[in-house]
Amino acid sequence: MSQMQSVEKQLRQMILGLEIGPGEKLTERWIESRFGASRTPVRAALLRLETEGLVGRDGRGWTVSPINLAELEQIAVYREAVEVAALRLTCGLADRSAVDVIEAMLESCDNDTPREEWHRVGMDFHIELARLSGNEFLFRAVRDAMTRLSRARWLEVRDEAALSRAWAEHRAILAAARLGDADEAARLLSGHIVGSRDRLVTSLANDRRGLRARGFAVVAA
Amino acid sequence: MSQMQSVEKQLRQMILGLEIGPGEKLTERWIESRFGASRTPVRAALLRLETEGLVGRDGRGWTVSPINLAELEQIAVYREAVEVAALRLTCGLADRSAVDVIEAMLESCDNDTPREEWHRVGMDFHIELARLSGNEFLFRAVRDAMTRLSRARWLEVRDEAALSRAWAEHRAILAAARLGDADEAARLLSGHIVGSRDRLVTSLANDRRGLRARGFAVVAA
DNA sequence: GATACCAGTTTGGGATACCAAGATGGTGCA
DNA sequence: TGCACCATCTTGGTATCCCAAACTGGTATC
Repeated sequence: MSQMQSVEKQLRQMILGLEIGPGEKLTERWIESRFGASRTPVRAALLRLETEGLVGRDGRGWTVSPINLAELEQIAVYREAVEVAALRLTCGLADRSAVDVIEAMLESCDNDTPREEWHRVGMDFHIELARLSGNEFLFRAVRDAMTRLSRARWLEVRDEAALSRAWAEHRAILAAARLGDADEAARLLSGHIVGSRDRLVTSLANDRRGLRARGFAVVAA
Repeated sequence: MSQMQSVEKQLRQMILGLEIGPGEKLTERWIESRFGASRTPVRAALLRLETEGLVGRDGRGWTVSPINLAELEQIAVYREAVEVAALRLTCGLADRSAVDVIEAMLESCDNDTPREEWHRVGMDFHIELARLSGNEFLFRAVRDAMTRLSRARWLEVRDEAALSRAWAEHRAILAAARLGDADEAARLLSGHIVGSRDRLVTSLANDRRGLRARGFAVVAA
């Protein structure tokens, strides 16, 4: 694989995995030495990650984007628009058997499943559901939105109850989609996204002090 | 201004203005000499334009993205989702006086206005309307979608009747928005986008042969 | 003690040199 | 005449060098 993609992937993983904290400063030279690459691929990686919203310019210089509560709320509205549109398209398809594949994805998580896996499947549920619509742009929009949400969801203090509730909502959405009931599926998905946003934002707002203490920049709504 | 942004802007303008035809091959060296810049800014510009969908990789090497009818249809669906969502948000605002600014934008076009200006204002209407929602992500989504549509709209053989009809629809949408009638505004906007898509796609499909003769790559739906 | 200023260092942006892989075209053999 | 093969050129990917601007730390002055 070319170094370029490698640097991009590794750096993205470090940011999403919070190995580099939100708000931290980045220098091209540091990335260069850290990954043993030269500046050209480093710059390409930074430019790509900038469009994904994971890093940003800080005057001269680069910064890992802080967690921004106002942004999270806006993303929730955006997600609702594109995910509901995608789901409605899917409900209109003649062959909706692909929802079973997503159902199986959910089933793969049980009590022994590590936390990381729940995190990933929780995001992939939405991404794969959008992919079923067949609309490339709706799919990319959802994928990009979930990428932006990823770190915040990781920071969120999740209790077991919230997780099992989310899973139940996921299953209900799939059930409505399987029947082709677009209105019901849309209603459930909207509710899920709004509820998810509320839990996320309040959880982060409450923990804001603690997160800052761990060196994570969190911008208020 | 840094060279980097300059190369990016100029190249984007050449692509959007069809000075470089859809489907044409690009070499970094050519761009380099054409704009008197070095490869670093050229590279950065290409990476950015790639994320905008204006250029793409062609194995090794770069190509100006061809006009893709299937993509245009998908973008219309995407646009409908995000623009309607944005408009509904705007209708819910307490202060909707900003719609008058957009109305004034429309008024600035009359019989003496050059074709380019109509083209630009026709896109800006949708972009600025989305901006009113206050949601950064919906706004960007609309702006990016319009960028992707730009060249196709430019190629479209527009008759006067279609233009004045579009303007009338724009005004009707604004009127409903001013009243805060979200459902009516959404209905009008959906109809406008769908109609616009139909005219665009059929027009391009009919002209496909002629466009190819002019050296423009047009990919079928 | 505070502040303004200056030298040195750091850092991102730009330019250039080099390389390997792929395209090209010409030549020689069948 | 046609096709296969090889030398050559082109081109994107990478590494490295240079520069101007900004930041840093210390010092001298008020």
